[in-house]
Amino acid sequence: MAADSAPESASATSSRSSRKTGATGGRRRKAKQHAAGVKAVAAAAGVSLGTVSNVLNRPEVVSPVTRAKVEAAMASLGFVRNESARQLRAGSSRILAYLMLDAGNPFFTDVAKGVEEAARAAGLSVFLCNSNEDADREADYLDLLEQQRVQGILITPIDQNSSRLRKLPARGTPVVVVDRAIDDGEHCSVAVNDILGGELAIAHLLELGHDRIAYVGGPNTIGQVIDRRDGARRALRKAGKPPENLIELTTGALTVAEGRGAGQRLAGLPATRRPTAAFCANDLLALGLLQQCVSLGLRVPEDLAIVGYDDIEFAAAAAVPLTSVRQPRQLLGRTAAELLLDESSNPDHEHQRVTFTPELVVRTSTRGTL
Amino acid sequence: MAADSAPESASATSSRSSRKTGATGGRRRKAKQHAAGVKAVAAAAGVSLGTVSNVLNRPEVVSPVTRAKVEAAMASLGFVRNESARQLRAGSSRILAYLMLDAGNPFFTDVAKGVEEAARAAGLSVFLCNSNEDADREADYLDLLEQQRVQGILITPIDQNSSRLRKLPARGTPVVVVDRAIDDGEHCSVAVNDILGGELAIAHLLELGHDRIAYVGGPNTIGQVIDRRDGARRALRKAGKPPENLIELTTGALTVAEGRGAGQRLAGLPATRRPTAAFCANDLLALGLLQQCVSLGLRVPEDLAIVGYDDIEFAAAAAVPLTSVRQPRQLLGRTAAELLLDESSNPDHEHQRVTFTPELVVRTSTRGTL
DNA sequence: CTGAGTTGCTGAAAGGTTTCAAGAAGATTG
DNA sequence: CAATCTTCTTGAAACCTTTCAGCAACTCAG
Repeated sequence: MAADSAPESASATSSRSSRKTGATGGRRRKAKQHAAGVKAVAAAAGVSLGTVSNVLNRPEVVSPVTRAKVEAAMASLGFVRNESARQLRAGSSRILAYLMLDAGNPFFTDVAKGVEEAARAAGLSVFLCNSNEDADREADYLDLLEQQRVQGILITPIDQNSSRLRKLPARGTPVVVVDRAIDDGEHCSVAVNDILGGELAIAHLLELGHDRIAYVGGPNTIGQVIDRRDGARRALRKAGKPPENLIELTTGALTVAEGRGAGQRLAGLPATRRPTAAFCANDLLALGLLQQCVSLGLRVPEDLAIVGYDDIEFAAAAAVPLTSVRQPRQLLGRTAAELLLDESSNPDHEHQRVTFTPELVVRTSTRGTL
Repeated sequence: MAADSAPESASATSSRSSRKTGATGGRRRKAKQHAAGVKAVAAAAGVSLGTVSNVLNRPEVVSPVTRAKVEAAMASLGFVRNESARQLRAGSSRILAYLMLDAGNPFFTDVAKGVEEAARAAGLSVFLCNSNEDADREADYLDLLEQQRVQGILITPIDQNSSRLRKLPARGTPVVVVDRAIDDGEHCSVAVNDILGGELAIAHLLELGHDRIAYVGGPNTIGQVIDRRDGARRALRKAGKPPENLIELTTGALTVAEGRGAGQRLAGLPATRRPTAAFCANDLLALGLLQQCVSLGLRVPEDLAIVGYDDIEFAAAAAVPLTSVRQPRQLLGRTAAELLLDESSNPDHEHQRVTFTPELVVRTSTRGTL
């Protein structure tokens, strides 16, 4: 993907470690010494395999003295349980995965925090994977996670109609869709009403008297981008404005860099044809747009009002504090994880579609006089 | 950890999915139907187990016609390779893990991008784990990853002297320390010279005529916090100033919220005693500090100059564009992953300590006239 | 002292894959 | 046509745990 936006300083010093230990010379003690297994522990402790396993899995069933012996043996041998073998035999994994759309977007890392919180409360661990808005990577990760037989997958998908996605639950891997509503009877989903969010944003701008408004977002394969735009259109319709008043500026991704690019395009338009306001599909775009426009001499909000989406922590700290549509980030993640846990443990689980309501947070980028 | 900084909108709509499919009533078709394994595929394709395995692992060795039969059988049975079994037998994992200090910090997600880039180039996948500056979570994840027998671990540790960390390589799990220099002969490490970084920041402020300077960072167990402070002290010493001129404001974590707290404390000081400049251990702190100080009426940089660290993308887009110390983020991750790959594949691997050089990026937050 | 009930431990089977020595069939050479 | 190579395929062993029926030893009531 894109290199860092600014050139990286690359002067490096490298030093081989001196290895004071090295005595005999070139020979390396590689060879991955056979890690001690339950068998070795059992031998060392003078008990059977089954007993070692009991110490591991049902400590209450083994006598304190035996347990102590076994634990001592484990410690002295540096025993590390082989999770592959455990999982193969026991058939269950203690791991949840969250496949994120963009790990660089603070919105998703906040969602991830909620996920982790709920998972930890249930004694599970979370692995994060980053599809980075790349469908191939998403597919690769889905395959990998299914092969790993993780307990379940949380995903903010690029394309929620992917066949891969739909096949997973039938094959035994529960999937919960996060930040997208979906109702195919195969998944639970937890979302925020993006159409309403788009509507809120545009209604706010219309109320401030803006007439020609840009919608900055893309690619149009991403559900969030589509819904927010549709919400925007709906707000225009309700206000009796023609749909052409929403000027679409399509971006290649939902990133700050793309936002800057859009800013460049927007600022390049003659003042008469330029929209007086921009609604961005997320805050990263909005921040990039804002930065570029300001540096090209546009005043925000006088020349261009800007509304973002997600209300990430950085939105309030921007050059011009950003009006944004807030979503309950951690709650989204927590709820999704709880649904997943229910699905994988409760035989009477029914798929649910939970929808939260977004909220407009008005700041200087639209109402400068504030 | 901290809840979202602002209350989350929590009105939710929940709807059970209608399950048009359900015919017989209450019975759920749970039961995790026995997933087809190599055995079933072999039977369906009329070949032996070994042949199926060959199709999977050495396709070139099996005749095209047989291969086609096997692949067809796989597809029709929905075969999904059981990675636990594969790994148990083959003894090797195709997974790398990056245990991050704070997934919410864009600096680390940029590092993660570099890691992933290098891993993908080598045909491996990356799982991200977030210790979130919590030592217990870090320990849990290390145990988990060792039990999973991942191919290797990249970590930005909370405490690089942890015994757990040091034991891993001897037991067969290579570990590369990222963003910390370490020279214990057990790990490779890839770092940026934080002492120099601190020095650059303070030298810059001294040059601008600042005399009383705050150092905002913490907790003091984190290596980066210590080194950057030490660099700051060194710069003062070199300039012949007494060390008391560096006023330490210790924070509980390296977050925006903590930065705001520090801003509150700083702005509360009487103007005569208040430092005229602040150097923050990272950009999140700096952004929080900036935001709070501005909202409390301090002018930046006139009343308070601010220098951050990391030069994350948001630094340039801040209320007052932030002077910051830039580090080669993706390069850091890429290099670390490459060292890890070398360690796990090259029998002649020697541990290395790679150090990059940081670079000061001056913006408005220190030199307003710019 | 007998019989039933507890408690703690054992040993073998099972889980799904990969590996590898060895065999079968077909192609090539002299 | 025999001998030698190649090319494919096979079947069983091995990887490390967990599970579970069963056994031994002990306790306790009658």
